[in-house]
Amino acid sequence: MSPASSSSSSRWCPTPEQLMILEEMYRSGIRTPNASQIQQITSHLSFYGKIEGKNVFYWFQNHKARERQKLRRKLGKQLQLQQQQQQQQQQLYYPLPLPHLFHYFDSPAASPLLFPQISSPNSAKFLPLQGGGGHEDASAQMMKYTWKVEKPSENVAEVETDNKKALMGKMYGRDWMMMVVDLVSPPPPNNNSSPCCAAAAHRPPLKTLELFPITATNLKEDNATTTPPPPTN
Amino acid sequence: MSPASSSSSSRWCPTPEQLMILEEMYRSGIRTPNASQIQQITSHLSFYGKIEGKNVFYWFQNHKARERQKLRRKLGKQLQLQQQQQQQQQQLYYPLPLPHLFHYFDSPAASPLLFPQISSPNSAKFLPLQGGGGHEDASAQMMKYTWKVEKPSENVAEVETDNKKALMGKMYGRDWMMMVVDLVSPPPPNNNSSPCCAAAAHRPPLKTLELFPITATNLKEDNATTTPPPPTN
DNA sequence: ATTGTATGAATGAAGG
DNA sequence: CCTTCATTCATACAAT
Repeated sequence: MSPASSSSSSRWCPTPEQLMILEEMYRSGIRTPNASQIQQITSHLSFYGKIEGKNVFYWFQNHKARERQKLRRKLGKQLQLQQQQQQQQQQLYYPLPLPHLFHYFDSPAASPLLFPQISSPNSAKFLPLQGGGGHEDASAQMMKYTWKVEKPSENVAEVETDNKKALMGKMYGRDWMMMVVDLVSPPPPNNNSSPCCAAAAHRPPLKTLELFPITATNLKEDNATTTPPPPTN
Repeated sequence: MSPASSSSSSRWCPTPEQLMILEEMYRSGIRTPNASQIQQITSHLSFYGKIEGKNVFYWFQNHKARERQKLRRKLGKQLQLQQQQQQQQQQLYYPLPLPHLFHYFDSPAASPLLFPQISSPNSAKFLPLQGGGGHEDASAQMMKYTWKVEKPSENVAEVETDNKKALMGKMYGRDWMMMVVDLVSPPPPNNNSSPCCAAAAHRPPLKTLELFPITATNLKEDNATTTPPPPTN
């Protein structure tokens, strides 16, 4: 794309203050700010440095995604462990997965020890993927949905997939606005011209900004894919 | 971000065996393993030392990127040279190529030889393709309108950037699994406790195993949380 | 010690 | 939202 033009530093990078505010907002429950929210956030943050709406947008997008994936990873691991244990018990019945594959191992040491972890009951965990069950193209990437471990035929269920989502209630636009307001007062329009991430900043004397009237609140009503909109409220 | 190095022990560093396996996998065509692949790779590699999913993930990410960038640089240089030569010749006729004509300078230097692997994809591309018509939450929508406009459509080469992408077909999970299986017999669970990069290790006698035939029916189709099942009608 | 390089990790930006 | 790419930061290690 951009041909490494020497002009303006291409990528936005949040100043410490901006980052902090963003994080605080996120913690407060904002996950997917809508247009007006983004705009306000942007204009607020723009006080601490150059920033655009899309930066805010992307930030939330990425932050949310990565937070989630982190969680997923964690859960996935736990799950895996649990499954392992379960499977270990089942190994009584399935001593060796796909014995006919084993002659590929020449070395005596390379036996089941090689795969301490997984070995699904009735399916080869060795070359599953595209093999029998046949799915999973490969365009996917890191921990998808909870490391989605293949469930053979046992119930095992994928409780994890959404319990997390269920856990975090939606509480967006409730009080997030007030925090747009608090949190440090903006320093003089410090236009950091450094390539990226001017790590400057002691924070200037606090000063309370005006509250902007909250109109937007959560009427988002995105009857989109997954996010279950607040039932009644 | 803020948390000063959350992970207690420093960075992960692949043991020689791990690295080797990873590289072998990469060579075999794996570039962007999906969740389950990563999972398995991880659990396999974990035999040779501490390793996490994200390590595998990052490794492939970085390796691919750097390989690419290396290539790019090389090609870029070649291109530059050729362009210069061409321009020198053309200078007879065009004292200075107008900037808006620049994208006409592309020299077909990149040869398909560079990408040996790509196999024939007769694979069906069943895309789940989100069920409904236009929805998408408001924020996203807004984004589209808001800064979708800025599409300056840079010219000035980047020829390599995507022609490569085009060239490389997707051939992932075809035969990568076979290597999960082969490659070295695990040494005693060498738990390297050194801060990072236990460069120790004589590697156990490697041996190349043969490939087992994999019926590589890779259909994507993993319907999980959000992706509504393909309409089927 | 200083500088250069390789690479794990992180994250902004898109694409779809 | 999910995936992928490009860039960048940080650090270990090598070469000087």
